[in-house]
Amino acid sequence: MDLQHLNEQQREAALHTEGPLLILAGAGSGKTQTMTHRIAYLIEQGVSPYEILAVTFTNKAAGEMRQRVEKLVGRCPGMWILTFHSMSLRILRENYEAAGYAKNFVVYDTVDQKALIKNILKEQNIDQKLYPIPYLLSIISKEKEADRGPEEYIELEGGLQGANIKSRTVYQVYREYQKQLKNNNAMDFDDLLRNAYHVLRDHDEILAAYQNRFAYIMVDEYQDTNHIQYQIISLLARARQNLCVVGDDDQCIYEWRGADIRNILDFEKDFPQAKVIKLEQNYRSTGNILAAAHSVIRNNRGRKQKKLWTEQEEGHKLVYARLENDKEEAAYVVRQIRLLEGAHRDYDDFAILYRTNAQSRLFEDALRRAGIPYQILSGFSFYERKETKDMISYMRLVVNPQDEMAFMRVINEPKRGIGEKTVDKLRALAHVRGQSLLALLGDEEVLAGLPAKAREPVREMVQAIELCASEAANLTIADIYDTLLARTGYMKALEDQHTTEADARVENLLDFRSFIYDFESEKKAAGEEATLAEFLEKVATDADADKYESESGKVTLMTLHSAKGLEFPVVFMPGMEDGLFPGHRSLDSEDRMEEERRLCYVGMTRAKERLFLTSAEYRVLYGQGNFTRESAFMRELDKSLLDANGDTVYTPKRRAAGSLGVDTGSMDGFARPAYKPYDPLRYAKQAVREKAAAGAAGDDGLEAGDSVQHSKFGRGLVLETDEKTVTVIFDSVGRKKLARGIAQLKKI
DNA sequence: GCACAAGTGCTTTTT
DNA sequence: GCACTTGTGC
Repeated sequence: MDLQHLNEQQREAALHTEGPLLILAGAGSGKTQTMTHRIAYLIEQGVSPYEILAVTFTNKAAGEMRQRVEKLVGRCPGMWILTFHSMSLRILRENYEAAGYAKNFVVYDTVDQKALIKNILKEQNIDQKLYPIPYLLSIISKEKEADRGPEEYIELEGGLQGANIKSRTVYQVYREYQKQLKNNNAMDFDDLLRNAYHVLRDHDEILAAYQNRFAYIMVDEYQDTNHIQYQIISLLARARQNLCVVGDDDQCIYEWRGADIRNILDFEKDFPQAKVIKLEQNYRSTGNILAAAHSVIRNNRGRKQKKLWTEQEEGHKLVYARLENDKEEAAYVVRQIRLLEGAHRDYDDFAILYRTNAQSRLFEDALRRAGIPYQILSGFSFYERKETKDMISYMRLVVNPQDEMAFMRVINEPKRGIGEKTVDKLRALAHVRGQSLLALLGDEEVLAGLPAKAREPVREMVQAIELCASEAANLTIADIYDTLLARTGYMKALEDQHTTEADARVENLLDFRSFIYDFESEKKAAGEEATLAEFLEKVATDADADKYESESGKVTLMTLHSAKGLEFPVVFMPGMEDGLFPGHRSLDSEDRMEEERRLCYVGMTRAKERLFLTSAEYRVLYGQGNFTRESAFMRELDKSLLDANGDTVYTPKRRAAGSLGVDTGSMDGFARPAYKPYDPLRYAKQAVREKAAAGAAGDDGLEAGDSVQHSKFGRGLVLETDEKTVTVIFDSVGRKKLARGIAQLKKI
């Protein structure tokens, strides 16, 4: 392994393979480079990839790391490079019995969690005003992160007798919540970690097997681990002590969701023989940018002493501009982008990093007006869109009929005339009979008890799901999706609306189909079978599927949080105002101020060459205009690093004459992205329509002797047919009996 | 059961 | 200012 181009500390870290190791890696210090080389070095030393476990926080980081390692040493299919959650999921899939779950358990996301709590509050007659759902969920999540179940919780609150009414209610909800999750054969994200931890902790033979396997363990972004994640890692690493954790306490920005900065601060206490290596040379930013970032972060008390340095020159000074109002601020940023773009920069060199998503709008408007292409990263992925979630629920029911949340989500979507009352009745009956809701509605008697107009649509929906379940082995995921979309009436209901909104949803659903199709194609290309269960797993644990890919030729807009790990030549940080950044809820707490300060540090250190900070004297927030005060971080920042020209308020008039230049207008007529005449979704639309038609007609005109093409099995010959089925002998898999109307069979 | 009107309350975001 | 939730009348 060629470690020559690593610096001394990086090399030391890569070579230190035995025993616990803490790498304190400052921003831009070549952390990933060091980690990937370390893994590659291990493999070169004869360690099997199979014995290596590397844990990251996002799927994206995991994917990137694997890619870079494999570039160095070739493909390593047996190596586990994954997120904490997917690792836990994998352990649980391999040991679901030890966890006390049935095989096809599903993962509930936040939306499901909320729905479940809502049901419980209703069932138990608890007032949502007194016990808001987010409040309950945050307690439950915190308890689980601390590895406390409902019993441990109430114990700590003084026991059932001693606890106050509030804690008793929380206990009641928590207990019921866990019970219902279990009944639905479902886990939430916290359960994933906690159950995996328990399986390892309580089953020596299982733990020993993983300990035995993973001779070398690495954890990235260690500063963002929570208690349970720490416990899992401790268990796995206990036997061999070959644990390498990498992180930067200055970049811990997720305390609000359970990250425990003490894990990194106390690593040396937990592992007394630990070696500590600091990576302090920064390869990203100019001297001025680093100095400015440091002048802010040094105000934090609880941090490990380290200071980044660079061999790069000082570079430009930072620019700070205080504008008249928020609109002017956006205009100013756009003007700067134009000016710099005129000086040989591409639009993808620029990033606008703000504190809250709500700030993006003004920038979008200004950029659009200027004809500057941009891409925006909102936290909203297409998995979270209503229509996508609905379809995922249908697919989940195909895999796990016990999934009550999924069922309740779609039983009346599209509208089938099933209301709240009916759902309550059905649930009660299902619980009494110990049946799933789906099985219950397969019962003709139950069906007859429904309101007349609901009967047929519900029957068809149940049939569609059951058909997909029984035929799952013969269908591609896209087939199943199309079938559900067509046979549940979901697509039709949207298409019949003829509103722009409904049309957009249809587009999204077809988009989602392309996504499914891509997933299958990729799997197939890798020579693997793609199952619906696997796909749902991906969907559940991979929330950032459509997140940042640096798109060429576009300015990037995103929150400071999402920017972590990225870098840009030119960074704008607008909204440097008290109450916005730091946020108003942080102003009265020193801990929260420190986290905001770290966020500021993260933002500033994204910049390679130029950094612009701006604020507005007057800003409209929550529909209310207010005069603002400059951010505490601006007050902390070393003023000598600021460009003197920037420290002014630019009114429109002064701007025209000012040193920052005039709008030239030369960028007008900039080509906006044209509408593509080609519709990439054309084929998808057609496929759904065909399935709907097949469902309606029930006859595909196939006869014995016909040659056919199947979407999953390829070419085949029809042996016999009857009303409901077609028996085909395929070149690839031999004889198959397929359901008529849903199997994608084309006569050739 | 459903459509529409009024009311609320608000960072950040991964899995 | 807006999106999402809850309440009201048909």
